[in-house]
Amino acid sequence: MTNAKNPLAPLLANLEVRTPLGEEDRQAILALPYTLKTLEPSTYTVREGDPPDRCGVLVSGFAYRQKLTGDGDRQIIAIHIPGDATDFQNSFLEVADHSVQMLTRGDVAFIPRGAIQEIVRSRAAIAHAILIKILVEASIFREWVLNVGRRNARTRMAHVLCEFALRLEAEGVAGRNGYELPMTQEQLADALGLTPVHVNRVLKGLEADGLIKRSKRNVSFPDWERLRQVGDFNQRYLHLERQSSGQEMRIPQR
Amino acid sequence: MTNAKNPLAPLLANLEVRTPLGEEDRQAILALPYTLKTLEPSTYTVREGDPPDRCGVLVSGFAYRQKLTGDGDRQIIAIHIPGDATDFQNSFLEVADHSVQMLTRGDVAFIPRGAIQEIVRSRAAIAHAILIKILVEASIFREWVLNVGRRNARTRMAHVLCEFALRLEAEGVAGRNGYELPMTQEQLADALGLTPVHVNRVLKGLEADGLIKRSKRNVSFPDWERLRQVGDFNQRYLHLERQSSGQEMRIPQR
DNA sequence: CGTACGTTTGATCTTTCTCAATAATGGTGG
DNA sequence: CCACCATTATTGAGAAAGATCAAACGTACG
Repeated sequence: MTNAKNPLAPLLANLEVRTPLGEEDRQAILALPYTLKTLEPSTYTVREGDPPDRCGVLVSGFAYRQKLTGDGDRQIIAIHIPGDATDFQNSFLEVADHSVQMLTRGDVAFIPRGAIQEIVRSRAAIAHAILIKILVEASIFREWVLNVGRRNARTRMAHVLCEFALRLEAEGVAGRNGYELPMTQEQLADALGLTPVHVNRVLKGLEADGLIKRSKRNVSFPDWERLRQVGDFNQRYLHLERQSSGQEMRIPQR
Repeated sequence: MTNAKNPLAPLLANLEVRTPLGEEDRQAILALPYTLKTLEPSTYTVREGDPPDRCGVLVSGFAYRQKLTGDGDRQIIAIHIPGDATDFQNSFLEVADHSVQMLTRGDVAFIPRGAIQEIVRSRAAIAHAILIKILVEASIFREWVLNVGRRNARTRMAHVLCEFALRLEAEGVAGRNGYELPMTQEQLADALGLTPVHVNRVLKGLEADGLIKRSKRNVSFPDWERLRQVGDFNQRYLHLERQSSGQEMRIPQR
């Protein structure tokens, strides 16, 4: 594998979590043009209102999507982990409707918008893989609407902790034992629609009940199953099973 | 226009709001196979957990997406208006991660999953139009996360009232003067992450302040601009401007 | 004209927010 | 390595938005 160091390898791995690709398609992805940049925390990848001309791919590090209310209150809409592309939407829409910022320091490969459009046009399997990625992201948004709209603070928190665990696991970065969570309690609050003070209390509560352990930014889960229950977490919305290529017949159900 | 009565005409109009199509593509859409059914309120179009095999198109009537918590609390994730397709996601994912139900009585044209996949494969412009639709829907989900996560009850309510107005207007069904809102206060509550009681109070508050007028299910807006402000509403996320085809060069910005 | 569903209202309770202060922690320059 | 500064985390006390409970009131329609 001469590709081990290709900065786009994480993107390829990311897409192949759900939609395995053929060798030609894999090479096509790894051959995409890009500009690599190391970005500091809170640097913008996309800014709301900008006409987007490129798509960022997280080679390393974490990022988040956010929107602001008129009063300046922030809501974090999604967290992105290494391998995620942050701007597929922006490769097809005319204006960014929200911003993406780095959560940690990290390397981002910027692929020109035109190159994304071109590969989608010329390679059906890749178009399909990207579409699936977009649809799964939308599914996560839906779950977040539910999470923020209908669950209490403790459940909400447990739920996102579970979500991150499974997403990191799928990416092979970490797992449901625990991981390094690179978010401040304030950021967590903005992701959950809570205040930092309350996030702190909820975290302490979960810890007191033996559902999580914390040291610095590291969280671990002594009893995954119980956490899953407390978080009302069902992984279906992550669509982690392999998706059919869309070319093949579905097996008739009975 | 011999197509005036084609049940798929609303779908075509819906897609062409953002992505005008050529004559061949238009005919291809109108020629899609479908089964037409009249559904009563609360009938399911898709059910969470089902392996989806078709895509519903609202010919007339309204529908909503919903998810439930483990406790049975409901969150409405989106409202769909005539012309909307309710299941593009399901044409590409293996399992429905949420349910769609009729809000009102209405006619739904069910298009087989395979036909959607086929038209997307064979007609680039249609694939593009559907992709844009999917992306705009995702954008609306993001706005809802913000709405439910960071805005107070009154602002939340005003915001969705504005959103519906503009979406109905784009579809040519109604406008920002007012419209028939076919939702009970309980459904509104489930869409906003509130209780029905509080929704009632918020509505009365908005009415008392002259921001809305109500009679039965009809709402009208005596002062759109003020409602817009109260609702912290900025239509950018609806992406109502025409989208470029993705084939053409973007005009350089300055 | 009675039943079911939706709306409205009042009274009270809870979760979460706000405000304010104190304690850790991490990184920096010397 | 140490003192210092800026974040971030933690804690307490009081306030508020919205939830809950309970009941009455409308209205559509069979």
